[in-house]
Amino acid sequence: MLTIGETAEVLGISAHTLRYYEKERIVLPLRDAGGDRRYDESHISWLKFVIKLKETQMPIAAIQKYASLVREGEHTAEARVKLLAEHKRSIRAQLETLTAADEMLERKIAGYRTLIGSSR
Amino acid sequence: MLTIGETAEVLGISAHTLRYYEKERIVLPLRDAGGDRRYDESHISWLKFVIKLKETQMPIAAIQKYASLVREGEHTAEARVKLLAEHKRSIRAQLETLTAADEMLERKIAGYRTLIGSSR
DNA sequence: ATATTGATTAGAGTTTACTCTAAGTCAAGT
DNA sequence: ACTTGACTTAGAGTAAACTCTAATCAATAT
Repeated sequence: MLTIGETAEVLGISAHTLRYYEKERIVLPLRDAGGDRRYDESHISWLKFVIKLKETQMPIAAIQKYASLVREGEHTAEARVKLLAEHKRSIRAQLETLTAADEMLERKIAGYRTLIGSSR
Repeated sequence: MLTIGETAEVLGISAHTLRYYEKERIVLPLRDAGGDRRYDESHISWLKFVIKLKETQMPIAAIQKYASLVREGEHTAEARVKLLAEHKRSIRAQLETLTAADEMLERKIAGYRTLIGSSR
C-alpha cells in the first residue's frame, strides 16, 4: 500500500496529477486511518493502463468514460470493448501518420546531409 | 496565388489558424494590392510540411525555431538537420509506444471478447 | 520542544494551441 | 444604393490537462 508520493514516484507522474485524476474519478484510492490516500497493486496497474492510454493520445474525457464503465461492473464489457476498439483504430491511424512522417524526414535529412557534405 | 480562405480550404485548417501561424512567424504570406494575404505554392508546401510536424506532435515552439532557421538561410542547414533528426527520434519513440499499446489493446480486447462470448 | 517532511483541502493559475469577437474596409453583384 | 461575403486588426476567450498556492495537520528527527 503506497502513499501518494510513492505512487507518483513509481509511475513517474506527480502527486498533483494523481489528485487531479481522483477529482476526475479516473482513480479512487483508499484512505488510511489518518485520511491519507493509499494506492494498492490494483490501483497501480490501473494507473499504468491509464498512462498507456494517455501516451497514445486518448483524451481524459474518454478515459473517464472507460473508468466509469469499469466501475459499473461486468455488464458494461461490451461497451468497454467498443471504446477500446475505437481507440485501437486511432492508434493505427497514428501509426500510419508517424510512419509517413518518419519516411519524409528520412528523405529530407538525407537531402540536407548531401548539401552540407558537398559544402565542406 | 490563394487567398486565406482558399488556403485554409486546401489545407483543411481554419483561416484563424493561418493568421495565428503568421503571428507566430511560422508562415509569412505575401500581400496583394488590397492588403489581403496571398499564399503561393511555396507557402502551401511549407504549410503541408508544418502540418506533418504538428501531426507528429512537434510543439509550435520547435516549429517556430525551425522556421526561423529556414528564414536565416543556407548556413543554418546543419542546425536544421539537428532539429529534424531529433524530431525523427521522437517519432521513433512514439512509434514504439503506439506499437506496444496496440498489442496491449489487442490482447485486452481479445480477453473481453472471450468473456462476452462465453456469457451468451 | 521544535523543525522538517509529507500529507490534506479548495480553489486559483499556467501552458499550449488555437478560436472567436468586434469593428471595420473593400469589391462585386442586384 | 445596398447587401453580401471575404478580408483586415487587436485583443479577448476557450479547452485540455495539468500545476501550483495557501493554510493546515500529523508523524517523525534533532
